[in-house]
Amino acid sequence: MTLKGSGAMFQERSTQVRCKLEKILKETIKDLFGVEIIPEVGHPPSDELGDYSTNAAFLLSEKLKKKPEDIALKLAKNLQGDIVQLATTISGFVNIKIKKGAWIEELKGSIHPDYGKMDWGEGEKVLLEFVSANPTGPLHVASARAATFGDSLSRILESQGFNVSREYYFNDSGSQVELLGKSIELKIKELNGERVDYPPNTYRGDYITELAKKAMNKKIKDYVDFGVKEILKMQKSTLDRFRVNFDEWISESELKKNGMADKIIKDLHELKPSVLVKKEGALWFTAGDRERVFIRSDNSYTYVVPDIAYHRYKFNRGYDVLIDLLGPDHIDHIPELKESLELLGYPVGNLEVKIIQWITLKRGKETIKMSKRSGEFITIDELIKEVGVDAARFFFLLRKSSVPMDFDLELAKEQSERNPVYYIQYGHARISSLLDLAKYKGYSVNLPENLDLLSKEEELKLIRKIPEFKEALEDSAKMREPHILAYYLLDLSKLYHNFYQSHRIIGGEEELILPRLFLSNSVRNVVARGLSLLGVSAPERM
RNA sequence: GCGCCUGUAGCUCAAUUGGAUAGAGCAUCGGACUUCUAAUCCGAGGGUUGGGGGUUCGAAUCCUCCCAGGCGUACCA
Repeated sequence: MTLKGSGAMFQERSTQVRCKLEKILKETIKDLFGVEIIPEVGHPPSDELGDYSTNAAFLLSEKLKKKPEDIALKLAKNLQGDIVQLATTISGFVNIKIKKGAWIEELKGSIHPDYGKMDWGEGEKVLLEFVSANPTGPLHVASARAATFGDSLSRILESQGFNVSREYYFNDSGSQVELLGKSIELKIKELNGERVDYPPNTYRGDYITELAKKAMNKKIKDYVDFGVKEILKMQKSTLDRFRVNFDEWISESELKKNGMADKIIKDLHELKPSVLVKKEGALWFTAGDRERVFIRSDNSYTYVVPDIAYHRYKFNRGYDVLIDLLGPDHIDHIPELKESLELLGYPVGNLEVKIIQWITLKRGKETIKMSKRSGEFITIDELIKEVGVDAARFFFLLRKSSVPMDFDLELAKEQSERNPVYYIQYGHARISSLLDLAKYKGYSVNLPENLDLLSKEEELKLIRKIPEFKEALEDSAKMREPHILAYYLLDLSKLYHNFYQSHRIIGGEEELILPRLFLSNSVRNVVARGLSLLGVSAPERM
């Protein structure tokens, strides 16, 4: 795996405080015990115990053949440095309290418009493929989850210095699009007054009627080509409204036309003839106890072959990391995809496949069964109309990708004001309005001299939480999980609301006005930055 | 049958990928605005992490066996 930024390179760490602490720990351990380890730094379960904690003593106890408690005690006693205020131990854990001054230093950069931007991605080229729906109809809500996830993840990775390209692969050949063409053709006949019988698999729905009318006006002959182009245009504009953009749109039929699929079979055959077996008129790919058809008896390719070709094309364009966001219906093809690429000599370890689980759509207790062919499905456009882009996107982002989720439309509609996204946005609007008033009264919201006057519990909590933005971003990027950032923003907002409610800012203690305004400005900036990375708006007023 | 995913408070979900006393929101109950946005805040109750066994300093997390649900298991994509 090419997970940059993990491991011993402290300079890549997010915050100065964390970076320094890890260095101090490593050096102290080396001095005391003569051992070099990479201590894990985390947070204690409660703020009162300290800002950071480490399990170094447990890691050392086996090597040193000593009790963790004793090691921890010795480590804590000798832990010094310009940022460490106090180190204590509880049953083998070392808890470290950081000096307030170090946090304040950390805080100073937090009103920068690019706050949180880091470069540990080192320009690594990442190709993120997602949505990749069939061009046979409007995008439905299952794609909305993947769209949100992929788009937000791209933004997050870019903020950490990765060079991300977003790709949409569409299947414009084969039986599905043939059916689309057929559906349009039949609809035209019907519009012309002919009696038609629709075969069971043809597509219905209003969009077919619209396409048929348009095709009639333009006197179109090639319904498949026309239909695919029109539907891609539709999907693109839907995604645009959902604030999701792609850099490249890759056509399956183009790959085939260029001979890329043929070359896969040819190369596999040359490299390892035994994996391709002719049986019952078809060509099978065999590996272990799995067998899957690659070429049907009518000489056409199954889905996997052009997909392998596509992935080879990805590698050949020089990407370091390939991330696929797939629906659970694609799980079965992953082994063939990876094995083929491996045989062809590509570093499959750099291919990360993430499954974005389905959503079950509900209205109250009733489950909505979705079927494209019947035309009964909820589209992203309908979702935007009913729930709104911000609420819908945030709803998806609150869940990690591997878990199937229920999406209750009724709840989302009814309680849209209670959707946590409004909690965060409200905080942002609240601060915006506060800062407006401050400016009107002539107060500066920039860096004041006396930040260290901030000493109330609610203030200190914010001072420590704001720099954690960098850690949340870093974790989000490494784990490929945007929900980590979403949860961070919720936590930060909660702390701010709490602070705001407990202390009066303008009109409060005179010497605290400027520091508190700065603190508020920081939160506003971090929230705005965070929301924009999630593709959610940060309103000034609500 | 086989493969993958899931099971955490009444509900919807977290838990820094093996860390400490498992946390939020919603719902319930009780409180807080003459003052910067009450779409807010504070407090209370709520748990054998589906169940058993194992691995170790330490398990919601890893292994194993059951139970329950979802998806896949096509010469569809």
